[in-house]
Amino acid sequence: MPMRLATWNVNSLKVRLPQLLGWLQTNPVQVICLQETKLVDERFPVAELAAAGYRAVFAGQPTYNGVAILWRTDTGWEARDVTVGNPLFPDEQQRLISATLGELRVTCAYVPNGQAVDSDKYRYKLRWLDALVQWLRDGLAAQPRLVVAGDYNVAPEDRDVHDPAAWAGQVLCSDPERERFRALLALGLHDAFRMFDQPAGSYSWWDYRQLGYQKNKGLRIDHLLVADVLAPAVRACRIDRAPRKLEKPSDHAPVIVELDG
DNA sequence: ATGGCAGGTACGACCTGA
Repeated sequence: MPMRLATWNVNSLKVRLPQLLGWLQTNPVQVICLQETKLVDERFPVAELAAAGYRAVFAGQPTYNGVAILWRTDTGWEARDVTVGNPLFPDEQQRLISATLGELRVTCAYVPNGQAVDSDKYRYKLRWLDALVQWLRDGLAAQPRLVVAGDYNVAPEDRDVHDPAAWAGQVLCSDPERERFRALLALGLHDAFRMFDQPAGSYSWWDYRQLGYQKNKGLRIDHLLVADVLAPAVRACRIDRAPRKLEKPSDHAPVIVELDG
């Protein structure tokens, strides 16, 4: 039976919970990774999600960041080997959580934004990505059935950018960031979205300002990377723009991958 | 060249995001 896994930067789970619950009703994915929950763990909506048929593991902090992995209760899965953060990169910012669900190892990542090339935040982003590559290399060897889902804050190629000339060298598009993304692929991970023909102008994020969505001035920065051993099972991958059209949307759209088995 | 929109914190701006 097909299995669906999604990733969505919700930009505040408190604000977006009704939209998430609505989306899960029409898109009953087995697993969804969330970023930018912006909730301390005490406020995580465990009961509301349970009522909607989902369980969750999560790692939050006040105001910023925060990640979670949700899975359908009717799968019968228990989350195993839950890991918060990267043991190779001690970090107060809650940007990474991993769990084994059924036969799948799932990592949910909220990669730092980087703010501006040559800023401290940018250097932190590159170090963070270097450490992720290093950690996933070992992780893949131990648990090859890996999916790394999240907001990478990297547009891997110019075709992932609405205006490549304007964005050239800027944060999210700079060569050092793209090199790190390619280093992830070189571990034996595949960008599920690019395993298929896709429409030109496919993006997962649009600026709230200047009618960014209406003009499709976007970037594709949310990705689902699947390991070599899983790649033959990938049936489809798409971005769902529907939630971006709602009132008070997240600036990101969910990305969904469908796997056999 | 700049700011524009949104969320959080906390009630007045400021930080961060992408």
